[in-house]
Amino acid sequence: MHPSSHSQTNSEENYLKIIYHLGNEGKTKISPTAIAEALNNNPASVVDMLKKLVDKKLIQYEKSKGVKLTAKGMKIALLIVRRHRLWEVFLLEKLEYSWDEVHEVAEQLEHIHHPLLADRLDKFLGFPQYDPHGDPIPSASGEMADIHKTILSEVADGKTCQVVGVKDTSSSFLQYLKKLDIGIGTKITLVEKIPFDGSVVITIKNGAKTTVSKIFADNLLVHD
Amino acid sequence: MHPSSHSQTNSEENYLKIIYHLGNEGKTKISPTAIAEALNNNPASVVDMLKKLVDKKLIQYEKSKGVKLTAKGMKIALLIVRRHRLWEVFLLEKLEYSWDEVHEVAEQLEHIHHPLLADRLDKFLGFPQYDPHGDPIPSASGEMADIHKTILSEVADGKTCQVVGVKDTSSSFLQYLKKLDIGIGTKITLVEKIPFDGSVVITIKNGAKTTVSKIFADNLLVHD
DNA sequence: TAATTTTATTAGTCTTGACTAATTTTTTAA
DNA sequence: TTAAAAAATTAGTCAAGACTAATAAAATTA
Repeated sequence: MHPSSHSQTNSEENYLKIIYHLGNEGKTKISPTAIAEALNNNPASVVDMLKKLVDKKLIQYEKSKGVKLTAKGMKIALLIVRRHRLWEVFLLEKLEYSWDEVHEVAEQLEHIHHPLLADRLDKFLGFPQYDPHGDPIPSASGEMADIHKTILSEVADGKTCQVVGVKDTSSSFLQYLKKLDIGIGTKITLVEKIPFDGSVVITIKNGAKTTVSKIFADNLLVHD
Repeated sequence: MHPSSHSQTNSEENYLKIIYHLGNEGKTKISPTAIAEALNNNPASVVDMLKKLVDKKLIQYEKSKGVKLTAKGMKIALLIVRRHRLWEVFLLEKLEYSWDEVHEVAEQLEHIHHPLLADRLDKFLGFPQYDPHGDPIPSASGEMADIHKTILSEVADGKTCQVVGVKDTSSSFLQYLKKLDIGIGTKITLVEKIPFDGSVVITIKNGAKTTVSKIFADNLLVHD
């Protein structure tokens, strides 16, 4: 491929992604050491790669002044995040993977390159807004839905919210969710909170009232 | 990962795959030069890699005596072929890719590693027997359906066959197929062949009779 | 069978992206 | 504000997997 090609190696993509995640969606400067820790790499290796990414105009970086993404780098980082999250939805919804398994496979799938792939997958999945961890999926143009992600126990009485993910991924919690017929996108109305122990009375999909514990409500991610 | 791990690099996997394909499903010995040509690599690079694969007990290889897969190498090669063909089916059937686009993306997807992935994808796709080019998909245990792949023009009069792929992948041919409502798995009965120009009278899905040209019939892959 | 051509192999080099060790710069604390 | 600690950088090394050039072995043909 031509040297001025826009394509990145897996390693470069992982650096861009981590700079995005660590740096407040790529807007704030971060240190080489932070990157090294996040990637489980040596700081010296990181400095080498940063130079390469500067050459490619994907990051801004001055010695001992920290790193942040350029507009070009941001675009690529968002595409990788998009691919990652779309694949997570695919694995969970279509291939019956569980919440805690999807990340590891998506780490590989996010590096598959093909101009049509992300958009076709997006369409196939019905243009999901959030991934299984409740994080928003960037659109093809790099826009993201606002996050109002919170936990069920913080929702106001009478409000209806939608499940976007879980904090606890233990199989006992996931099985309990299954039993209650709660999945991604399930609508839950918070009827009232019991002051005594923080238990929460809810209705699931406008069905009958159910009571769940505070521990439960602390581990269910929702947005309004 | 532990050095005695069973996992292969992408490059190693590509070598195993090519040794499988060139060597009569991996059973016959092939030369380093043949591999070099197929991978668009230098023969010297091939010899290096062959040594590595011998160390890993994935191939049999003696100097100037040719290469073939060991049982262990065969197992891995079949898994890669399985993954490749399953992803091709996915891309064609679920993501609306066309016959000629699927291969390139599947070349990347076949290298995604996860113990559950191939089997879950297989299940999701309904355990397809053939990929979009009419080639059989190895089962989880490495078995493959028999191939009786042929072209429509060679089917005997009166026989019913099933479309498994195309030879020509030009968009004009693919569009014509779409117009005739012919896709993978479509049942076609060969009514008669016209001696004059080799045109073929068929019924599609037991519908009305249609006549197609010899050129058409030479490019449609079917099996009985 | 000897000469020629083709194929295979070895030796040495290059790039990528890691690493360690040594050094310099920056930050923090005395 | 200087000493110590932490962070960043440089220099040099390594493994993987490609390459070229040179050589050896095998196959072909005169």
